[in-house]
Amino acid sequence: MKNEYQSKLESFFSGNRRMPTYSEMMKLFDFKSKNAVFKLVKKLIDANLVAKDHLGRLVPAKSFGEVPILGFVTAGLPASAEEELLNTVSLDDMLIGKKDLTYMLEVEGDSMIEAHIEKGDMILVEKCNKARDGEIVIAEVDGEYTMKYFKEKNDKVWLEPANKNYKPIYPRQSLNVIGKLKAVIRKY
Amino acid sequence: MKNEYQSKLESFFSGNRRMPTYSEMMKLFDFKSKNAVFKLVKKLIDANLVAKDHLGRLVPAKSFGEVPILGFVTAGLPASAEEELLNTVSLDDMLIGKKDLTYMLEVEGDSMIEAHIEKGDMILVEKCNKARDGEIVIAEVDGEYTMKYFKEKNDKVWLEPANKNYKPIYPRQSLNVIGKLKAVIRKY
DNA sequence: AGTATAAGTGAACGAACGTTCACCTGTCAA
DNA sequence: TTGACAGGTGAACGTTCGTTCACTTATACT
Repeated sequence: MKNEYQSKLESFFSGNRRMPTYSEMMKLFDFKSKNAVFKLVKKLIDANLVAKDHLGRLVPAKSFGEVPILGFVTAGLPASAEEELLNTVSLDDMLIGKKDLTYMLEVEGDSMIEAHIEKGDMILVEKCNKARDGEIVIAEVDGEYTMKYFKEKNDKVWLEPANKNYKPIYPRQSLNVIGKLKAVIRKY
Repeated sequence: MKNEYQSKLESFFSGNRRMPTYSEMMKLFDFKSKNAVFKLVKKLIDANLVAKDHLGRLVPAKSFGEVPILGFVTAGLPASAEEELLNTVSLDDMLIGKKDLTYMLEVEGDSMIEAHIEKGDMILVEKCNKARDGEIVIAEVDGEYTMKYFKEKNDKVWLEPANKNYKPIYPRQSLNVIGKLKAVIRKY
């Protein structure tokens, strides 16, 4: 499935943020004729490794920057054997809904540790100014910013940490939701 | 910093996986002359919102698909005010080292719960066949696949869960490391 | 009002692109 | 040996791209 040509195209694409022209592919694949490229591209298209625009321009296949999803981990890898009938995802598409409203923060402190969010984790936050009971939010309370569970009951609104060593925060004056937690990312 | 034009370009790029031609930008920006586009592009280049190849072809600025990093969360957002002097990352670049060797799995069970990896989390695994003491690995022991801490001492090799309800696994016959845990991703 | 400066129109042009054509290998089967 | 076919070469062609030129319209400042 994945051949030499596609790897070269992928690395060209990720390095240059665009597909190569036929002339560039001549160098890339070590051909001496553009027509050789032309015929090769036809095959790649048939194999769904690349595609063409409505304008006839070459564009990367959907799966270009994507990561295969192989299954569940305790269930084991599917025979580790051939990874064919699987899905792929682009991490960006998977994690980012409204791009303009999304940003990343690094977690400090351990107030959300029981939600399995620890110091050093990166979080993706989507800006918004309201939340529902039980969601994890970034909020500004009485002038300070913090990440907590958002709680709401009988018109009362407060924040709760996920750590029994900390106490709930009942806003004296103001509680402004800045954004919702959309994802946690931990690098090893 | 971020204007109408860049948003349109970004959405065109993420939709079409390439930059628009000048003719397409005419429609996109509602111009009636290619030269209007030409002048506009010049400005976008000066502002570093897009760039040009060594071949004179338009390519997206590096920050195109990227997410801004605003700081730490307990420290609060930097004045929420203007988000200028910050970094941005592409999630793919941030998380994926060796693309061909990376895949994704969904976590089942709670054997790594004390490492704050819970059921339903997605993990990024990079294939490799050895690991160092203390790293989290996907391994095959006596025919079964599992995610655990890899332990090694005095030429002995075994796996340890991050959950005191489970016991370490001492391989009867074989212990093959399949890959290392590179990242944990949890969606909300 | 007058005049710079910026921004848009419309037509033209050379260059480079993707495509096509004709031809030249190798390789494998009949 | 012959024929068919896939794969590569080299040259040619029409299209469309990015760019340029000359001109017009809007905005702002004196």
